[in-house]
Amino acid sequence: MARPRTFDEDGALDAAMRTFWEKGYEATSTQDLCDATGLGRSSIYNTFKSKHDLFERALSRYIDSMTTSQLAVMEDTRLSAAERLRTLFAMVVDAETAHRTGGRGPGCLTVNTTVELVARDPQAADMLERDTRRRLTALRAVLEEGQRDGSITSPRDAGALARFVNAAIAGMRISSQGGADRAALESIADITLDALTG
Amino acid sequence: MARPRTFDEDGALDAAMRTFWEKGYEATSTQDLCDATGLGRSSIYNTFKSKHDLFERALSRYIDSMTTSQLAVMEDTRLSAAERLRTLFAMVVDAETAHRTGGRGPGCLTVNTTVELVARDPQAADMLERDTRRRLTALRAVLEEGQRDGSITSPRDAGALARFVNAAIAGMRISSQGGADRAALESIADITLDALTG
DNA sequence: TTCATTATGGATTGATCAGTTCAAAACTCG
DNA sequence: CGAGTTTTGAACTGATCAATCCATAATGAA
Repeated sequence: MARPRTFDEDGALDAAMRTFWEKGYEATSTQDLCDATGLGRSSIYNTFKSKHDLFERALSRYIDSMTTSQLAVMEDTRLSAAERLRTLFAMVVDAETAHRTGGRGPGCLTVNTTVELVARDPQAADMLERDTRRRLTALRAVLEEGQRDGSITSPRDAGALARFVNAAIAGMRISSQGGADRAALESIADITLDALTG
Repeated sequence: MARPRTFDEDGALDAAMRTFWEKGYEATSTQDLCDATGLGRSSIYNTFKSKHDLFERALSRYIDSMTTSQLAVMEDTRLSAAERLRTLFAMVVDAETAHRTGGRGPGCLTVNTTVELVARDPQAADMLERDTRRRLTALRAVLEEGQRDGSITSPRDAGALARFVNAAIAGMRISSQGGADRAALESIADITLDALTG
């Protein structure tokens, strides 16, 4: 019936996501998005309503893939609660040290967007808030389970421990952007676990 | 010899700092800076070489005032090491909850700049790196002292503990921007101290 | 007062911004 | 093949960006 697309929408979304991730929303121009995706402006604006719409979809994709893989670990019943958290931290350390070109990496798009946009972009704030709730809920469940099975010895409220773990992960990501190397991140993770098991 | 200035340079710097703090570097236009300082473009460009130069001076001012007041606490010999850290965390909680208008606050300019600019602004990266070193050095000294006086019971390397505390503070600031309230931040601080004293 | 010097406001620069328009190209279906 | 529909590339739009220019105002020193 009509001319078909010659590009993969998900591929374009991935390329856009990486660009927003590396440069941030404001610093990414539509030309940058054309370059990164290999598409012309018409194709981008024909497929996505606007730069902001494209950003929302890229952020959604990032959040989905990130949180999905993290929740999978949290719900892995083969491991004790403490082991799951250890695995979660290892994933964070790996992610932070993997994406590095040269000295530093781009950190985490969720954290970056919280800093850059949460105060003046209601849609982004909403997505981030929903994701935070989801992550905190899963963390709390794991921590409660750990308190029952004895692998988490801290008597603190599991909800408070969940917020602590979530903050620790964000702190590791900021530290990574600030130049901390793998060993430094690993020791931060170890000490974070001390608070739960020590 | 010549016409004198009718404005206070430090006041202008403060106003610019607040604007960069709230909106970030990229999202702050030179017009925003004129509005915030009450100055005309000519006065700004006559006093500061460029938007970037003004930003550097604003960031330097922020770092100076922030780190100076924090180091003062760290070196307060009237308090035990653990008490100093408790005070430090209280300062962070207060700062995060004080600057709030409505729901969220602007976080911390140091963390915000790390996220936004450290990857592509060598001068900013340099200032932040220097500040991080200074803060880590002071933290390590406090933690070593605590290990000697017994108020810090963790046997971990003091340098690693310093990086952990630094990451925890950054994590609290991100959590605050993400919507965490005062009680949540306080409990994160408490649990962070568990890792050092538990 | 007069001269030298700096501060200031407003107009202006060229570049870049996000987004639109339009004609030509490319495809499907009849 | 040809009608109908969508994609695509390139030119283009008005707005805004950081930064400059210039004429005028305001000051201190002589």
